[in-house]
Amino acid sequence: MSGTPSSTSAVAGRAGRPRSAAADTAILAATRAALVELGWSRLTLGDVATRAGVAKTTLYRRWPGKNELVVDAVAELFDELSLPDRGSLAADIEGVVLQFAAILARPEARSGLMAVVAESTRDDALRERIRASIVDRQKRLVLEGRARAEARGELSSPSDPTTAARTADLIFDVVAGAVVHRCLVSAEPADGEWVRGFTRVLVGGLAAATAGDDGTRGASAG
Amino acid sequence: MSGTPSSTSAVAGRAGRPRSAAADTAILAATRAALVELGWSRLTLGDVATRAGVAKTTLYRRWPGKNELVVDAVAELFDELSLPDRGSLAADIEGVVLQFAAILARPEARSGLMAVVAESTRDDALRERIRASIVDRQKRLVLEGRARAEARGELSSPSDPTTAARTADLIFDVVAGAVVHRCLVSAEPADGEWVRGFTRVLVGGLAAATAGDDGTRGASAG
Amino acid sequence: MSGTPSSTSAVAGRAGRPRSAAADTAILAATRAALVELGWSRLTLGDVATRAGVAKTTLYRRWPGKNELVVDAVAELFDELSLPDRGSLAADIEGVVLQFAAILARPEARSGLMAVVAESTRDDALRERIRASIVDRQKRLVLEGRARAEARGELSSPSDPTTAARTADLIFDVVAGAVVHRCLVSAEPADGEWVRGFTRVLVGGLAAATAGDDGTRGASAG
Amino acid sequence: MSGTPSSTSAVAGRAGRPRSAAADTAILAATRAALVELGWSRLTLGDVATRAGVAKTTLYRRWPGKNELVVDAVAELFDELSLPDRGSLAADIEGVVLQFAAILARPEARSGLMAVVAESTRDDALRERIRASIVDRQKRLVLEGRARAEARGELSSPSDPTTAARTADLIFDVVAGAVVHRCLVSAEPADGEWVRGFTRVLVGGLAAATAGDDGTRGASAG
DNA sequence: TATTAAACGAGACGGTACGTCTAGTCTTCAG
DNA sequence: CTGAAGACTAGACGTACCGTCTCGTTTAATA
Repeated sequence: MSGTPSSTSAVAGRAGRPRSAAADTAILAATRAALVELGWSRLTLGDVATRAGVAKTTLYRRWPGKNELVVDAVAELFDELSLPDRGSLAADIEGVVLQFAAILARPEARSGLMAVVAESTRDDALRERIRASIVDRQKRLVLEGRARAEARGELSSPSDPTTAARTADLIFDVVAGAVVHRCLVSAEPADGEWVRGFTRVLVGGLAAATAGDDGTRGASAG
Repeated sequence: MSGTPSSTSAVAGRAGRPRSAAADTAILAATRAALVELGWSRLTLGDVATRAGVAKTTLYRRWPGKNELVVDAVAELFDELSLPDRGSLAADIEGVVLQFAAILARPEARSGLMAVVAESTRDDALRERIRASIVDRQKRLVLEGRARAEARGELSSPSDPTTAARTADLIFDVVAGAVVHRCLVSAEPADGEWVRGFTRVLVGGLAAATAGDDGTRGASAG
Repeated sequence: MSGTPSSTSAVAGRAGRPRSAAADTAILAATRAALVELGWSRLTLGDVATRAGVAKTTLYRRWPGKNELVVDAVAELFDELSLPDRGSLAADIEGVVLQFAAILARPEARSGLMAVVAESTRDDALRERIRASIVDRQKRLVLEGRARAEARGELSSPSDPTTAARTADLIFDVVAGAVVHRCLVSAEPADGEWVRGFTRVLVGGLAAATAGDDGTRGASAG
Repeated sequence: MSGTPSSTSAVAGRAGRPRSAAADTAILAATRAALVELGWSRLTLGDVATRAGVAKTTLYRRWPGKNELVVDAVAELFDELSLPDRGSLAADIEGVVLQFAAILARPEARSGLMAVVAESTRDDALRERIRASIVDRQKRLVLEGRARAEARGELSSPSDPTTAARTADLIFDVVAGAVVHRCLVSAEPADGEWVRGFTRVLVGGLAAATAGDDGTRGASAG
């Protein structure tokens, strides 16, 4: 689970009172509740501990600080993303984009996600935690979607694995980046109309790029 | 100028000592220096004031808080973006995306930009300030690029103004979002190779979407 | 007048706009009003200036600081003390003590007086200002009272001037000190009963001390 | 002890870390040191905390503000007053007055005492604190001195308790007031000569007043 | 009458201290 | 040893005044 805080002394724990498993759950839930009410910058660990009915020491024993706690609290939100088969690549993309936008409409995600990304620009360990808990975890959706499109014959198999990986990363950057920008920066709703327009550009671009895999870039745009 | 902090009583200012213009410049420069050294979360206004050789009150007289100050300090960074004519739409896009990526590689932009976006999710006034100082300000690049592409005959003129505006917003979301996600979340370099791949998808997608302007979505992606 | 603030450049002033005499009056009145409302420690010179309808610079041009301003504002209060002839030394003392107590019951005196005395323990110039504006100024009451008592035959003339001066100082310390302590420290009313008791001790003590002027101290107390 | 700052939650405190007893001592000593160096008005709680090697929060947890802290710091100084038996009422009084004057010669007492008295004119709680910690605490000296004088036959027992209490208060006002006025306002030394003169007046006055207890006031002064 | 020099209001300036808040650690007692 | 409670050090917060300064504007005595 993405929310597992720290394995230190929790695994081998032989002697003494064992750690309360309920505390973890309560703390993460309290963190999300505090994010909703206060946002990231006014969220304090003392307040989270109080909401969770837990002492501050208990919290600090499990998470090194506010950033890591918020990453874990937010990561759980993205685990509910899924990719139901809607019959076509475009429809699949539209579906997952709408789900993603729905999560980003929730205040606990809005507040927390960008803040930890901002913090991660100066904290490599935090960036790794975000990548492991959120980004890489959801990249499965891209891979699954492509596999499904290939099975349908909508896309041809990539010529080599390196290109395939690069393309998957690119798609993820485009999809996640565009949706986040639409929702948080432009602050406009990522509604059906916008999602259709976006998907049309993306799917069209992928087809064009895949077709021009030989390097004659730009030709398809003429 | 994007850095003009507050117009209150500074314009009509007849009576009393006028505000020092040098202070504004020094404060914004000090803010960027502090962002480089400390990042957003460890940046303090007291420290910025000290660096700028200015009293804290002088700073608070001009900006209501850390967020607004950082927005203004970062906004100036993006004013150096330009769109030199490189001969084709794809080349123009690649050029501006590389410039954008270069700015996002600078620590004062990395630290500050995402943090204020995060804060803006709970502060409408701040979001408006970001939009006015950064987002809308740079949207000129999209409009200019499209006009140039139309002049070259690479793109057809949009059928109606509303569609044109929607498309421009979409392009901005995709470009800005993807580059930001690549640089800050994926934390991979937006180098020439990545930019070429991204541009191929975008230009191809635009062509396909423009072609299918009649609403038969997905057709061009089949 | 005790409230004349500073003679610097006000006397010889040939050229230039002369200082407003109304400002002095307004400032001292505003100071007393602020003492009543806020007390010494919360009184600020900016507020006094505002109340007086005067700029801060105007105030600082006349007084070096809060302490000196308050001394002058309070000193005026004590100028209303007088020593009407009530027929006997005891009655005269009772009269002036009651007047003194009445002034100390007014909040502008209570707040200001002890505060500047406290400050004067670390500021010799301030102590001199207090002595000149308040203490020595009111010592006239002691001298006048003794002269009257001698005229009545209640007290014998002092054997030599030095002893006379010492006794006058002692009386002033005892009277002023006791009344201040009663009113401000004990915070009990210096009403008729208390004043009668105090006067009886003082007059009795003076008679005994004068009688035993030969140095056989303690004899009269046996 | 007079220096006990706040009993809140410190007594019953079962749970949680107990308050450091050493901190109290260090803070009061640091306060006196700061009074000596800086005086009351330039004393800051931040500086006191630094001197005491303690965080500001620790200080504010124990005392509500500067006034209360100074009262407690000064109160300890007066606990060293004592009334050794010198054989006669006059000698006893001279002894304690000299001790009192010696304390008032110390800068930590000079600065602090009058300042808190000044503040107490606008703060009833502070006045009560002063009365409890300093005034009433030292009134024992008056009572003890009178008892001793009665035992010696120097004074007759008071006719009723109310009169006795009133007289004790009056003596305290006269003694404390006169010495304070001599030391702080007149700023002259309360040396042996002054003390002898003062004592002669006081003892003589007491004898006269006690003799005329029947109400024929003023008779003894004629 | 015109000049001139100081006083005036307004308010920005560099500072200092305020009293509060939060971070993250430490110390006690209870289970 | 875990956990609740809460005191601890450290330091930033945003505000309030300090006393100084820099403006543009009176205002009287001088020339």
